[in-house]
Amino acid sequence: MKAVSEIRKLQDKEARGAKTRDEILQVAVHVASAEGLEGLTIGGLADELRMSKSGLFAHFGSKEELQLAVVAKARDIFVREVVEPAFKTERGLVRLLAMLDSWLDYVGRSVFRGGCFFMASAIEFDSRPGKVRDLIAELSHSWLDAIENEARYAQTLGQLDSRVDTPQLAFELHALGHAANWYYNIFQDKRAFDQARTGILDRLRQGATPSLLRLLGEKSAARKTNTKRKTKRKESK
Amino acid sequence: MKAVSEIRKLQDKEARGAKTRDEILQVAVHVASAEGLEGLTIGGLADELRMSKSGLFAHFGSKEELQLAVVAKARDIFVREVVEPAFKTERGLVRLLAMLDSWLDYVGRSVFRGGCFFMASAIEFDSRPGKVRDLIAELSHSWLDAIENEARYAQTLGQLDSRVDTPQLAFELHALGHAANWYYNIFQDKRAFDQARTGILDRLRQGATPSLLRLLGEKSAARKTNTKRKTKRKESK
DNA sequence: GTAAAAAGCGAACGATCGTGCTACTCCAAA
DNA sequence: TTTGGAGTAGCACGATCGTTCGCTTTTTAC
Repeated sequence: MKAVSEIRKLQDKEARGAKTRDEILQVAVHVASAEGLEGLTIGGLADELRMSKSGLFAHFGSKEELQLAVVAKARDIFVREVVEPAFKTERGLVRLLAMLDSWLDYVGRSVFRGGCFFMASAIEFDSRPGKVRDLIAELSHSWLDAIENEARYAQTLGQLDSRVDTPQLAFELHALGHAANWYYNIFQDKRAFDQARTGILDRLRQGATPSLLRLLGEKSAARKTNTKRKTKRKESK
Repeated sequence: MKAVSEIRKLQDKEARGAKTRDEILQVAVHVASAEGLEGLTIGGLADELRMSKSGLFAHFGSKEELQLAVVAKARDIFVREVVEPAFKTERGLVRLLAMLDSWLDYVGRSVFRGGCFFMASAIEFDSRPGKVRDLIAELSHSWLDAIENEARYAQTLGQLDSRVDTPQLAFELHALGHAANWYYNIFQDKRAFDQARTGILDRLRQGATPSLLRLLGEKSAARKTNTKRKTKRKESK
C-alpha cells in the first residue's frame, strides 16, 4: 500500500510540495548569490515568494538545511549552464577550452545575480566551519579537478606537452577565471573577460605541441585580434 | 579658546577617545575579515571589548560609518604590512616582485583572520551599492594600478619588454595572488603560494629582457627548484 | 465519500539587530 | 572650585531574526 503511493508520487510531474520547494530554491539561489548565504533570510524570501514564513520554513526545517539546499541547487544550475554544454564537445584540449569559455560566459551572462555563486560563498564561508562550508569546498575542488583532469587527458592525446605541470596549469587557468569574476563584479567592467581569455590562451600556448598550436590557431583567428598581443607573440619566437 | 583646546587635543598622545576608537577598530577589522562587514555586529563587538553597545556606538553614529572606519583601518594595515615593506626596495622590477611577494606573505601570515580583507569585502559588497562599496572598489583598484604602474616603470628601465601589455600583465599577476588567497583559505592548503609564485615568475619571464633575466636568475636560484618547472623551462627555449 | 496525510498559514516565542535618549563619570579650562 | 564637554553606561524602542505550535486547507488513498 505504502509502496504504491510512493510509486505514484515519483510518477507525478512534481510531488506537489517538491515543486514549490524548487520554486523557493530558484529564487533563493539568486538572493544568496547577491546577499550571501547568511544574508539570505527566511522572512525576506517568503515575502518575495508571497508565502508565509512558516510555510516556507517547513520545507527545510532549519536555516542550515535551507543553505545546503541552496548550494545543491546552485550546483545543479552550474552543471546545466557550464558543465553540460562543455561536455558535449570532444575530450581533450577542445573540451578544456570549452569549459573555461562557458565558465566565463556564465559569469558574463550573470547566471547568478551576484556573480559566480561558488566563489562568493566560498569566501563567505571559508572561516565558518560546518556542513555548508564542507559542501562548498568539495564542489569548488571538483571543478578545479575537472580542469586539471582535462588538461591531463589532453596530454595523453599529445595536444599538450607531457612535461607540463597540470596542477600548476589548472591553478593558473582557474585563477584567471576567478579574477575575471571578481574584476567584473566589483568594477562592472567587461574587459576582464578579454583579459582572462587572453591569459588562458597564452597559458595553453606555453605548453603547446604542434597539434595544439593548430587548434589554437583556429581559435584565435576567430577572435578579434589584439595588437599588443600580436606583437608580443611575434617577438617571443 | 576653542582653538587652544583643539591644539592641546592634538598634542595629547591620543585624544582620549581616539585611542579606544582605535582599539575598537583593531578588533573590528579582524572580526569583519572573518564574519564579513555585514556580519560584524555592534553588540558582539562590544561584548568582545567588554564595553557597552551604546558606548561603542557613540564613536561612529551608525553602522555604515563603522564599516567605513573598518575599511579605512584595514587599508592602513595593508599599507603598513604590504606596501611599505615593498616600497623600501628600489623601483622597477625588484619592487614589482617585492610587492607581489609581500602580498602573498601577508595572506600566508594571516594578517587578517579571514584572509585578504579587500578580496572578501569586495565580493561581499559588489552587489550592495553605497559608500562602503565605493571605498572598497577604489582601494582595490589602486592596488591593481600600483602593480601596473610598477610594471610600466620596469619597462622604462628596460627590465621588461616595452611591447608587453602592462594592464594585461597586472591583471594576470593580480589574478595569481587572488587565487592563492582563495585557495589557501577554502582548502587550508599552503601549496597555493608556491603555485602563485611559480606563475608570477613565469609571467615575468615571458616579457623578459636580458636585464630582467639576470634578476630573475638570482631570484629563482634562491628558491627551492621545482623539477617539473625546470624541465618545462628547458624545452621552452 | 470519507479519512488520512501533506502543505500552508497566522500568531507568537525569545534573541538580537541598529539606534535613540538620559544620566553619570571624568578631566581640563576658567 | 566650579563648569562644561567628551566618553561611557543603562535602558528601551521597534524591527527582524530563526524557530515552534496549532489550525485550516488541499491533495491523495481506499
